[in-house]
This record gives sequence, structure tokens and C-alpha cells, in this order.
Amino acid sequence: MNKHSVKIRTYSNDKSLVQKRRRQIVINSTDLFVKKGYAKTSMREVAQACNMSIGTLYHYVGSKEDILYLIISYTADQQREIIDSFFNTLSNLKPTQALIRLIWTLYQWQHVNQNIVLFIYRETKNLSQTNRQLVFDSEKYIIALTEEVLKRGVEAGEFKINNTTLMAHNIIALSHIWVLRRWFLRKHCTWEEYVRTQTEYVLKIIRANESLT
Amino acid sequence: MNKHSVKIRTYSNDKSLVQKRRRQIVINSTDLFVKKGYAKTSMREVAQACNMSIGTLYHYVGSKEDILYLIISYTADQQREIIDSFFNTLSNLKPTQALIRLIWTLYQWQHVNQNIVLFIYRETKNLSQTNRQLVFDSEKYIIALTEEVLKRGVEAGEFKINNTTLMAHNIIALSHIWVLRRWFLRKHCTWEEYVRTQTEYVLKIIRANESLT
Amino acid sequence: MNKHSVKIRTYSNDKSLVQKRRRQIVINSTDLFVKKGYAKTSMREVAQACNMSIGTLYHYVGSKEDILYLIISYTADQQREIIDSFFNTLSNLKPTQALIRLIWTLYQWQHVNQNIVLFIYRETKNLSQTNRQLVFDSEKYIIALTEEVLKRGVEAGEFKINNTTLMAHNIIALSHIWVLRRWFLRKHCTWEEYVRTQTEYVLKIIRANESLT
Amino acid sequence: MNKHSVKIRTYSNDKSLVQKRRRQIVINSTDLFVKKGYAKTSMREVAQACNMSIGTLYHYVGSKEDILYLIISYTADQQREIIDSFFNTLSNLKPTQALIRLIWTLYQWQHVNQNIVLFIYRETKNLSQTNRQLVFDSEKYIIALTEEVLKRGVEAGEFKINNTTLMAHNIIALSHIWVLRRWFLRKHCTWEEYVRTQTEYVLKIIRANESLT
DNA sequence: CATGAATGAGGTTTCATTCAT
DNA sequence: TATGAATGAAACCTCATTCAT
Repeated sequence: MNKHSVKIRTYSNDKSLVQKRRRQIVINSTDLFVKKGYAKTSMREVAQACNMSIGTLYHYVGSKEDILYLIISYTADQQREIIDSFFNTLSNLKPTQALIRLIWTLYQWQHVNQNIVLFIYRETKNLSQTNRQLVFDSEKYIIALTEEVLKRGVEAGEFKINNTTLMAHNIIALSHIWVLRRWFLRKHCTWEEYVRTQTEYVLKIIRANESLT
Repeated sequence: MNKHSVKIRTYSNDKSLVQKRRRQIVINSTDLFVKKGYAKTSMREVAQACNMSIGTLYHYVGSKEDILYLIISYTADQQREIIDSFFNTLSNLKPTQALIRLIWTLYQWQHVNQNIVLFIYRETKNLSQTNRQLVFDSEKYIIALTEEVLKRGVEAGEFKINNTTLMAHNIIALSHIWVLRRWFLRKHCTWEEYVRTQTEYVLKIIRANESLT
Repeated sequence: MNKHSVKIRTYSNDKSLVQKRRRQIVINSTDLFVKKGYAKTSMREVAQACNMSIGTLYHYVGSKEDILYLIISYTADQQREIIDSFFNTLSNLKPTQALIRLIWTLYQWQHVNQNIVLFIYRETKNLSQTNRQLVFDSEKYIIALTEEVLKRGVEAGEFKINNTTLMAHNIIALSHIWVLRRWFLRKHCTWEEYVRTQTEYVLKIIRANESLT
Repeated sequence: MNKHSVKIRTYSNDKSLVQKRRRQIVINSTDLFVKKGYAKTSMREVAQACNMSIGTLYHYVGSKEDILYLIISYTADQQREIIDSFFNTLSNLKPTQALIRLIWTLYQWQHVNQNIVLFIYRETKNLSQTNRQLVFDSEKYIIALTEEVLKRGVEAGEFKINNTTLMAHNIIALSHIWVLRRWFLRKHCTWEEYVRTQTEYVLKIIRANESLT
């Protein structure tokens, strides 16, 4: 929210008020957008959900797309914060344990935020080129952190991985799959089973001394 | 197109003409929808793209959603056809070779049809409950066929898999990931690398006698 | 139908066929129009109801309004026929008895044809000036015949009426009222009561020697 | 207007403004609808006639049918008001005089408002079931008041009437007939003659001591 | 004679956005 | 700062009518 919302039009000079109102908008409109979809949600409905007049809404936001961007980047920021704080508790773990916990954390975040994750997958195309790029940057950051864990494991001799980037991406992508394909997966396994199985698979692939396991 | 288009309204009684015109509509409007998104594409544009008047368009189709459904189910049918014909050439292959070729076939289809795959992921929510279900059924069919190959491998003693359904789903899902995350993957590997690596990963996981490889 | 349909456009030269097809159109489309209203009934529906193609429909009829006109004038003709044949059986009755029977006949026709009567009241405005005039002429004819009966009664000394035209019109109008206000009258009296009462009222008004009755 | 417009959709919360705009809509669109008919009048024309944009029109009204309902119920309310205020001046008159004046008042209102009365007869069928019922209720109210006058006359011994409901209804219905059949009546009598004659007829029927007149 | 595919103007309604208060 | 009335382009869809076959 902080970094990205800078270039969104506002008629107010009070930065703290702008931040407060925009937070109000994001918090209150997200569920509405998620439930109805971006295109089918009207600005009138958004204003109502936010307990604001339409006029006030446009005081702090330049367009409907701006709100979409706020929601998406706000979610991305939240995810980053959680991942960041997670990484601060990670330093003294062995790579394998660190990876297991990372996967658990990432997959849980996706599970808890499945509606908004789905929403972002669907509606990102409605963002302008520039804004879409910022969303991608956020994703890249998560992948980079995951790759970092993998690399440490490789350095420590615990993992053996040809392409750490692709492996990191696989791990992230499969966390999204739990959400994107919930209509199928929900009927065939629980979240716990899913996480456990995917973790096993990953470890099977990257364990350095696999033949000994 | 054949099976699903049954309940779509038309004012014509000439089935072959209806089929011809609907094919014309699907063929010509798909790119437009894919490029602009469902919501932002107007029926006027669709009619123009199809070289029809709006009136003619509505002669063969009851609503905008019907076209969305036609596009999606037409694509699903195409995929099924290809997979089906692929399976007919499969019987005399050993399971491992069959799986390798299946993955290659599936991933290539996704690659070639990436725009429409992406489109389907985004816009399926705009279908009615019933129509959405039909799309899902089509997906389930592909997964079931993939699972069938895995099961044969297990029976032949070549594979060892706890949960064949989840494994089959993983294989399919990762073919979608190539499309859904192309903004990332394109920069980090070619399609050939992607397929090769994912195939390796899968085999690493399911090979019965992995320690001997 | 005979007189009035002359100036309606047709592409056929076979007069008997034209008459046959137009009868087919009137017979089959009337209920549809009556039920849905003129504006909300489409020519496609009309064609279907008539077991014709739209093309054939327009072979024998120039426009949608023509059908409206056919229906209305066909009904008017039917009514006239019945009234005419009724009058032929009337000559040897005394005026009072003749009037009583006339009222009964008129009111019954309205009762049996209430839907179409209602329809005509609502949709006559959709006719062109000329066609509307023809409908009015038909109405005037019925009134004139009724007035004739009244006049005979006056000549015979049975009735005493200042304005026979207005009286005749009242009698006709009250037969329409039974239809136009059925939402009220149905709840307060039967058709038989209605006819009996209105007949009594009329006689009360026009009886020459009322005090003696 | 007050009572009935409750359930019509508006985007405004300012009740007085809503009332003002709806009045504006009713006042300005009535003639248009009356002249062209409901079906053939477009919302674009209505907006123009009301000196509003289409958007503003839909700010205060949910649909085209709502406007029809507003017009009809607005007229009904007006009539009721006039009748009500008339009844307040009636108490000290003898029944016969009261009836004579009531008929005059009712028939005059119909005469002055003949266009809209005609319109209501034609277009009421376009209302929803519920709204149509409200129109009928208004009519029933007028009939009930008329019946009340008749009953007082019966109690006072001035009138002798079998079925006061039907008699009251006849009186009201014949006031409509002046409008519904103006194409005939206009040519045969003036409004004054019509009222005088119908009054005479009514009195002839209901006078208790008719033989003495 | 009979058909029905094709047309496109025009219907009602929605909605993002502006601006006067 | 906050409001919400006002706008009008543009959305989806219908339908009377024509004309080639």
C-alpha cells in the first residue's frame, strides 16, 4: 500500500488521511469484488460497502482500476510481510527443516486467502501494464526467497538441484494449484494431505542422498 | 460443440447450418475474447469479427454467455479429441514410455493453446453453474486418463505411487502452470526444458526402483 | 373479412387461397394476441401459431397491423352475422319481447367473446385512422339495429323514449361494461343476474305506461 | 403518489427530491404516453419530455413500468382527493340532491381527464399483478362511496334499490362510457345532455315513489 | 407457392465519472 | 472535506420486414 499507492490520484493533501481512507476502501470492498468479480461490481456498490459516498471514493482514488490495484498490491504486501517475518525466524534451522516449514507457511497463506488469490489470478489482466508488473515483482520476490532456501540447502550439501529457480517456482506454483483447482482437490484430499504429499514429492526430488532414504 | 450446444437457443431448424454458423462464431470470436477479455468485448465487436450482423449472431446463439460457453466447450472437445486419439496409439508402449509421451502431448497442447487456456481459467466463473460443471467434467476426464496410465505403470511394477489421483492431477496442473505463469517461466526456461525437467521430477517421484537409476 | 381485407397487400393472385390463408391466420393468432397483447406478440410467434413460415405470413398480409385489423374486423363481422340472423327471427315479436331477447343475445355474445372484446378495446388505437373507422362503422351498425327495435316499440306505443340513439347506445355500452369491468362484476353478480337487472332497468326507463306494470 | 411509490427503486435518499422528480416525470411524460401509447413511447422520448437525461430518469425510477404505475396511481390519487373533498361538502344535502351532484362531479372529472382515463383502460394490463390490484382498489373505493350515497337514500326512504352495489357500479361505469365511447357520443349529444339524461335514467330507476313523478 | 436466413435500427437499462454545493 | 445528483455513452438484446432460394 505504501509504495505503490503513491501515483494514484487524490484530491487530498493529508497523506495520513489518504492512507486511512484507502485502507478503508481496500478492507471493505475486497469481499465484494471477490464475490461478484471486478466487472460486475459497480462503484456505487463499492461506495456503499465502504460507507462512503461516491464522491468521497473518487477523492482518494482516481478510477475503478485503482481500487483493483490497491486490493491486489495490498494483498501482495500482506503476503510479503508474513513471509519476511517468517524468514527472520528461520536462520538457525537446517535447510530441510526450513524448507518444510516454508512450504507449510506458504501453502497455509494460500489456503487462508484462497478467495483473493483466485481473484488476483482472474483480474490481474484488468490492470495496466505498469501495475501488472508490480504484482509480478511481488511474486518474483516470494520465489526468490524460496530459491534462497533451496540454495542454502544446496550449499549445505543437503539438496541437489539442477535448476533452483524452476524448483522454487514449482513449489510456489503448487501452492496456487491448491486454490486454482479447489473444485477438484477438495474432493480428493484435505489441505494437510496436500501439503504433506507435495512436501514429500519435493524432498524426493531434491534430497542429495536420496538413495539412502 | 456437438454434445454441449444442444440447449443453446437458435431460431433455425437446420442443424447443419446451426453447427456451421456456431463454428464460425467460435473460430472468429475466440481471439477477440482472449485478447480483450469477456466483459470488455461487446457483441457488436463479436458480430463484426464474425462477419455477421448482430441479428444473425442472435439467430444462432441466445446470449453472450452462450458464446463464452461455446468457446470453452469447443476447446475442451478439441483437447479431448486429441487426447483420445493419442490414447489409441498408446497400448503397446511400456508405462514409462507411455507416460513420457503423454506428458509431452499434454504439455504441448497447453503450449499451443496457451491463450485460450488462460482465457478459460479467467472466465469460467462467468458461466452458469450447469455449464461450469460441464467444463469441469471435461477436465476430470483428462485427469482420469492420465491416472489410468499411472495405474498401468503401478500394475506393471514400474511405478510406485501412493495417491494416483493426486499424482495425475499434479501432472495436469503443472501443464497449466506453464501457461498461467508464462510471465515468469518464459524468462527462465524454454518449453523443452520445462517439459524435460517436469518429466524428470515426475519420474523421480514415481519410479518403483528409484535407487537403481 | 370479405369486404375489409381487400386492400391488404398480398403477393398471391388466387383470391380463394388468400381468403383461406387469412382465415387460418386470424383463427390461430387471435388467442396469442389476446393473451400477450399486441405489442408483446412477435411475428415469429404468430407464424408459429399459424403453422406457417414468416415468409408465407408476409405473402398474405402486408404488416403486423394488418393482422390486427383482420382479427378485429373478423370479429366484428362475426358479431354482425349473429345479430343479422337474430333480426330475421324477430319480426313477429312484440317490441318488448324483441328487446328482451335482443339484450339477451347481445350480452351473451359479449360474454362468450369477452377476451377478444377486451382486446379490441385496448388495441384499436394501434390501427390506422382508416381501419379504426371501419371498426367504428361496425359498432354503429349494431347500435342502429338496436335503435330500430326501440323505435318500433315507440311506434307501437309500448316505449316512450326521448333519445332513442342514446338509449340504444346505453344498452350496447352496458353489454361491454360486463366485460370491461369483469374484475369487479364477477365478484358481485352472475351473468344471468346482470342481464336480468340491466333488462329491468332499461324497461323501467322506457316503458310507456310504467305505472301500470 | 405518496402511498404507492414506496417500493419503486431510486438511488436517492432525499425523499423530497425523489417526490419532486417523480412528479416532474409524471407531469411531463403523461401526455406523451397518452398520445403515443405505452409500448410505442421510448424511454429516450420520456427523458427528453421530462428535460432529464436518461441517467437521471433511472435515478428516480427503476423501470419503464414504474413510470406507468406512477402515472396511473397519481391519477387515481387525484381522483380520490377530489371525491373525498366533495364528500365533505355533502352531509347536509338530501340524498336525491346529493346523488345528482355526485353524478355531476364524477362525470365531470371523467370528462376533464378523458385522455388519461382512456389510457388507463388500455394500459393497465401492462402493470404487474400487484400494481394492477392497487389500481382496482382505487376504483372500488369510488364505487363504495357512491354506494354509500345510494344507501343513505334508501334509509331515508327516497330510493328503492335491490342491489345498491350494482347500481353504484352502473353509475360509475356510465361515466367511463362517456370517455370510452366518445367517438360515438360526441356526435350525438353534448356532455351536459349526457349527464342530464343519465341522471334522469338513474333517478327513474331508483326513485321510491316513481309512479308519482 | 413457400421458406427462413439475414438485417440493423432501436428498445431498455447500467455505470464510471464529474462537479456544483 | 464530503456529498450525491446528473450525465450520456454504450451495453445486451428484440423484432418487423425483406429477399434469395
